[in-house]
Formats: sequence, structure tokens, C-alpha cells
Amino acid sequence: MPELPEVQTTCNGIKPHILGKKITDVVVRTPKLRWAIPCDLKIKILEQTVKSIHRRAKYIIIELDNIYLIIHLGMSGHLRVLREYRLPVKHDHMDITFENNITLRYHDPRRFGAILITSDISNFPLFKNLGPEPLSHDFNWTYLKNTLKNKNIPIKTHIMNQKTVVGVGNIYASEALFQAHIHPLRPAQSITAQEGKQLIQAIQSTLENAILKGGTSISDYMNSEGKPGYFSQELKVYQRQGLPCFQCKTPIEYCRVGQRSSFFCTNCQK
DNA sequence: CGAACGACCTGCAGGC
DNA sequence: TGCCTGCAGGTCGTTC
Repeated sequence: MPELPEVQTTCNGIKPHILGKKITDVVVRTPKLRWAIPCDLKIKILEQTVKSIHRRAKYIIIELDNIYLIIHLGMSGHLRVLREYRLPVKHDHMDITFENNITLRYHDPRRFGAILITSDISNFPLFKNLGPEPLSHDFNWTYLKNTLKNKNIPIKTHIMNQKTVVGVGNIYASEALFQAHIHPLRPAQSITAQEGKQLIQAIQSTLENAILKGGTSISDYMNSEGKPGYFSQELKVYQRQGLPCFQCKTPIEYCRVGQRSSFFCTNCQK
């Protein structure tokens, strides 16, 4: 589920509760997510204090005294702030409790997420091949133009590749391409300078707007307070196949692009 | 090397 | 009601 806006919303939501707080308990109930949760996780992070909380791509990075805790929410994960203890339910895989009695609870039905630790963040393998942050100045036309050279793959597949730019998942790829008037199946190398600049602008404004609305809740995403995000009300094409385009009334089309559902308007997107 | 595709999991909706 | 299929916010690893 969670794309960049949902991960950012989660970071923003947990930060005020745990920043500067010491970890007093760790409970791991499910050893295996995408990878095994490190068996020494508890020993490594217990008694440590949260120094900072950041997002890189779709990863949440919690900096502790001498180690980093890295959390990925996969397709169906979320973190929840519990002000008072509750009995865990199915798929509540891990709890981290702090000195202020706040418990951070990780819930992930499909278990595509990950909970990892590293002491050397600059050499963390999963970060090695990540592209620029979409909301940074590094994601500009000069950069994007270079990535498009000789690339015949669909532009939608290209912008969802975390090596091109991070954080853009299936929802926001469809939405940004609609906003930029670009058909998702256009070969990446066919994108003109004007279109490329429009696309960058569209990706940025879509993500920024989604962060402001607290992310998109399609089926089970919730923020750290257990509330849904409201960007779903702003979706222009995602899961709207057959419904009239908001701009021209043409029915929204559906097709698979790189094995992912894609939604677009044949009239507005060329 | 890049591109395509299977794999990892559970839950749910829809068809029969 | 129940079984089967296909699909779901991601992305790594294998194969071609």
C-alpha cells in the first residue's frame, strides 16, 4: 500500500511520540516478514534513545544511539501509536514500547514489509541503488532526461522503478501521468522535454497534495492514529475504470502495464 | 547489461 | 454456503 505520502504521514505521526524517548521493551511475535526480523533486534535496540526519524524512499529510518532501525511497510503494513496497551490482534507482528508508555505497533497482513537494523546506514545494501527523492532538487529534467535514453519500456514502469526516482508507486504513477497528460504505455525515450518537465511537476504536486491529505486509503491503510488518509477522494483515474473522466467525460480505461493495474484517459493522455 | 516474470503472503470480491 | 480464481499501496532475485 504505502507509497511515499503514506510513509511520510507515518513518520510525521510517530515522531512527536517517540523522538528523544528511550526504548523500554520490544516484543517480536512474527519472526518472518519479507526477511526474518533480526533475532538480536531486542538486544540491539533496548535501552536506546530515538535521536531522529527520517524517510528515505519508502523506508522509515529511526536513528538510535548507535544503530538504525529501518522499517518498510510493504503492501499492507502500518505503524500505530498506542497510548495505552491493547491486546495484539492477528498480524500485529511487533511492538516497541518507550519510557513514556507509548507503544509503536507494526501490523502487516501480507508480510511484504521489513524490519531491519544496521549500524552503517551509508552502506546499507537496500539503499545502494535508490534514485533521487522526488521532492528534492535532484529530481529535475536534466537528471530525468538521462535516465530516458534508449529506454523503450513504458514510462509508467520507468517512473515506478525506484532506481529512476523513489517513492512513486502504482497509485501515484497513474495519477501523475494523468495530470501530465501522458499515456502510461508511452516508451520512456519518446518523452519530450516539455512532457518530462510536466511529468516531474505532476509527480511532485501529486505527492505533496497527498501528504497534505494524509495519504490514500484504498482498503486497509491507516495512519499512526488508526485513521484513514483522505487523498482517495482526490483520485482522478486510479480504480475509476469505466467512470467518466473528470476533464472530458470519456470513460477511464484499464490495462496492465508491467503486471500492474493502470488507469488512464485515452482522450486526455497521449 | 536491461527487461520480463515469478516469488513472497493474506484477504477479499466475484463467479459458478 | 463453499470452492476457485484473480487481484491488491512493493520489490527482490532469477531467468532470458
